[in-house]
Amino acid sequence: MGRPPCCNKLGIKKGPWTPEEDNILVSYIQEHGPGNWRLVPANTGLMRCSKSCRLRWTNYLRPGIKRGNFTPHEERIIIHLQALLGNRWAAIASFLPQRTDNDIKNYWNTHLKKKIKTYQVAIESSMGFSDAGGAFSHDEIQRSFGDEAIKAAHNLISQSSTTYASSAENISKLLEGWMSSSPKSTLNPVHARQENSRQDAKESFIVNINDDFAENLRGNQMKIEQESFAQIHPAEWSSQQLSFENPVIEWDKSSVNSLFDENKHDTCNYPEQQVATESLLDKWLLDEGTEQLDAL
DNA sequence: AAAAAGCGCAACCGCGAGCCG
DNA sequence: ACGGCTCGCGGTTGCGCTTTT
Repeated sequence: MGRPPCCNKLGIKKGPWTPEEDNILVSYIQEHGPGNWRLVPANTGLMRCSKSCRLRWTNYLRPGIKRGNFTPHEERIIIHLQALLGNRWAAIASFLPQRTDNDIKNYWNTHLKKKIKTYQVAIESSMGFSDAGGAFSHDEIQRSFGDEAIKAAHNLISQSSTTYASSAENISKLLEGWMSSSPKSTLNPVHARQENSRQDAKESFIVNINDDFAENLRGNQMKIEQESFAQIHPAEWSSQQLSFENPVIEWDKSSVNSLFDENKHDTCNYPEQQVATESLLDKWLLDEGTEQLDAL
């Protein structure tokens, strides 16, 4: 016997929002600010559940939302972060402040997943790993993805073998080790709750990843590099290397170490730590390896 | 021109986390 | 310590538009 869904109440309207409803919601939030969503339907007379109001605000009405096509740079960020974090859309969205998690999720599911799959199939086909052999000729792949991508794929595939798992699973496993060995967000939970949710997600992610990276880099970094990544199927491995440039390998390790030596995980230094981590992320995203994504 | 299929996206749903009495 | 409640997240659905046949 669970809690009844909030949206099953009698008289609750579902479906697309009308401009009038949008106006009411925006006016209310302009006056009272976002939050306390359960009060919104009661105070505005909207026949919507609190959840629906929150969703409409965060995904559509919130100021600063960028709509329309994703830029190649945004695509790269999403692909990298999805590889690193898995389907943690809120965390990914925190690095693209103008995009909503819903938008990113939709874009991933409708565009990027397909793109990457096509690329993987092409590589698998050319390497002879796939039953879809023959679906793509070498020339077709070369035309689509370019010589360098092919060479890189060959090199990387020849370096590894062993069992298959999805790239997301492998990265997740890798991250799990870091996550489980470090405390969750060190933010005051009361304060964190009051913050904007997207910022929370970002902070939580960055705090975690800072500690995790520090642990990883100080501890068994080599072990992780050698063992965890060896579990990836050759074709997946090629895709990851070409698409994701995993930060464990590619980030400037000395900068990361010095960063954590200076900050000693002290949350008082958090803003500086965040800025430094963001700049490292930017560096990682802009690394030359990511250019190969453009071949997609 | 019309029907069918495909696609994109807004919105819904269920669940887990965390707060509070 | 426990249960009720709210909030936020990720997966999924379904509608409307576009493209293909």
